[in-house]
Amino acid sequence: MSLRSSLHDRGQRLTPQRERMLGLFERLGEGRHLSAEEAHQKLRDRGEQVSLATVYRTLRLLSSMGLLRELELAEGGRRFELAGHDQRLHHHLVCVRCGRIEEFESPAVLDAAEAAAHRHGFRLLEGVLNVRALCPACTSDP
Amino acid sequence: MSLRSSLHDRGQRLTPQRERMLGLFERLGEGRHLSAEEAHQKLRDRGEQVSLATVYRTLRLLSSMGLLRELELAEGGRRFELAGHDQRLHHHLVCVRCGRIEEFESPAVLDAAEAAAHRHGFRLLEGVLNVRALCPACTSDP
DNA sequence: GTCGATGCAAAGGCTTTGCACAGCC
DNA sequence: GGCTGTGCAAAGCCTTTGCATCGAC
Repeated sequence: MSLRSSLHDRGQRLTPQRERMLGLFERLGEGRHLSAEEAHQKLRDRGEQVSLATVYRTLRLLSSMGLLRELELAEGGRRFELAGHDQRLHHHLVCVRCGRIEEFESPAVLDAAEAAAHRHGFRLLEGVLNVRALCPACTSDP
Repeated sequence: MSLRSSLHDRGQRLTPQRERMLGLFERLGEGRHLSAEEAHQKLRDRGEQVSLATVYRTLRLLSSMGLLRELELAEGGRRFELAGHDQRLHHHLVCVRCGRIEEFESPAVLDAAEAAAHRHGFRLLEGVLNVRALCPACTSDP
């Protein structure tokens, strides 16, 4: 289930740009969250040319393929992370002030959210919650 | 603790526009969530003139005063709701497909989130979580 | 009368899109 | 070689801002 075959199944092509994009996230590992602009810059830093428009297009493509996951935060724009193959459940503590994102696992949060969703007939997506908070640095800072 | 005195404490003035904005949300009650554009349109429907720029400025002002609360969702742009005086804790099930928002209360979710935040030194904000999900209608729909 | 608030229009981010060319299969 | 993908620049959305005027206090 390589990138090439995944693309092929959808009638789409493997291009250097797509490889570079996915490679970027894989190199960073699972705990990192990048905006389109940051991804573009990081590729550029490595001398890998991908236009910003293509970065946007590819982020969307890889997300729709389930290889990346989009964090739905209003603060600091959209961010993307590698969608771990093991589907390990994790949540995000998002500092609304500096944008720092810390991951945590908490079956209790998920269970509670799932129960609530079920009561209302909703179906939970992907089990990733974003919890708005202030990080230690921003808490102490005025 | 009227709007007038709250504003006065901050050295700011009570204007018809600000009264209209807060009045709009109070009339709708606590379970409603409006975008800037929607708020502008609803005022317009009542013949209450407030420019869109002022709608944006006032939404920000009332939020900073704690009278409104901003929902931090990426989908469908920013939305605002009345911040209940009783500070009753509630969370949102947000349908990522149609934008429908359902409220629910769940001390368990909050407790679990709070515990996780504490472990990481974060301070939870306002205790409102937004849970991304699919509503019943969008679940059954292809 | 003063100083903050409003309205308008212009400017600003971020993201998407149209089009011609490039390059994967 | 056909047809998808890319790059570029332009267009789009949503939101903020500069500036002259208005009006709350």
